[in-house]
Amino acid sequence: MSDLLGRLRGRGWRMTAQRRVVAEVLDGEHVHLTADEVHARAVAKLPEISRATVYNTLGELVSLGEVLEVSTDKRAKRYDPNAHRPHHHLVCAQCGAIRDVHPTGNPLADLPDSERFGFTVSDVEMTYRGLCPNCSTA
Amino acid sequence: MSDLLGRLRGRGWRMTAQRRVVAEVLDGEHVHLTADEVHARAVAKLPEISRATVYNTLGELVSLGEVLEVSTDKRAKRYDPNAHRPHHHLVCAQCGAIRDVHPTGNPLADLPDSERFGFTVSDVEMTYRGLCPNCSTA
DNA sequence: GCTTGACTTAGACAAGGTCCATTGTAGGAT
DNA sequence: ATCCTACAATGGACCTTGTCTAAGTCAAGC
Repeated sequence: MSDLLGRLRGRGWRMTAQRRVVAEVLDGEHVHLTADEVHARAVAKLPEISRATVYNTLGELVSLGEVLEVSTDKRAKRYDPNAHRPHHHLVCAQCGAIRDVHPTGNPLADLPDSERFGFTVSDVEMTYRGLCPNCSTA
Repeated sequence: MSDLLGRLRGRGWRMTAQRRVVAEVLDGEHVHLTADEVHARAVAKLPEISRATVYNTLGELVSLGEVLEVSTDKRAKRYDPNAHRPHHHLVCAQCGAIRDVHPTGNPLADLPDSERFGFTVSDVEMTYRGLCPNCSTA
């Protein structure tokens, strides 16, 4: 994650304790925290950090392309630090567990011109749904 | 849409002016209204209808499988009456316009076992993003 | 045309998120 | 090393979306 911090500094990001903590919290694979979860973990490391700062920082990370906003859950947005390898998501319909997945195939090519309605299509987002091992045995 | 009303009555739904109005508002192709938009249009036809009733009715339509909940936009849920032909969505990243689309191919088959993490996968939801004709010329 | 249980209503409430005026501080200039 | 200042953080008000509840209303069977 020091990578991320370096990259950010390179882009003229002003480095503060708060921003560092938010970036640290978002480290890892299969990490998909809500803003509130990020805030809770950030508070553990830096008790004075405010909710607004967490929201601001997350928003900045998203617009810098370092973090993805995911909305698999229909309530809160989730933040996914794995922005540099394109991927999709697999979500447990019951408990909400999320995995990053990499389907084969090229879904963009699967949308015929006749179904594009004149749009310039640039991206697809796929959300697989099912039951995770835990929830399917229960 | 009289179809829908008939089907609902057949399932023991008590028919009220409010429910009829909500069902009417949701008629059509490429319709993806938020709950508030549904409410606004319903009020135009039946001024006394309350927000809670619209939410209740939408929720019932969803659990009866007559209407789909879509969350292409990261804010409010949208309601899609086209529940009987499976389809995906194409969204304008700028103005939010939504079209129903039918890609070829079978995305479920594109998720290898090694990427399933033991889940029982049952469904995929695809959201294509791009710019609509209007927004891409601007 | 009565009855009754399902439906509707208004408004309070909750969660997630945004905004803003004020205070604090990173990092360049001296 | 210290000072400055533009940018960042704070906390609290506020907004939007959605849910809940208690009381009143009404569709539909008798």
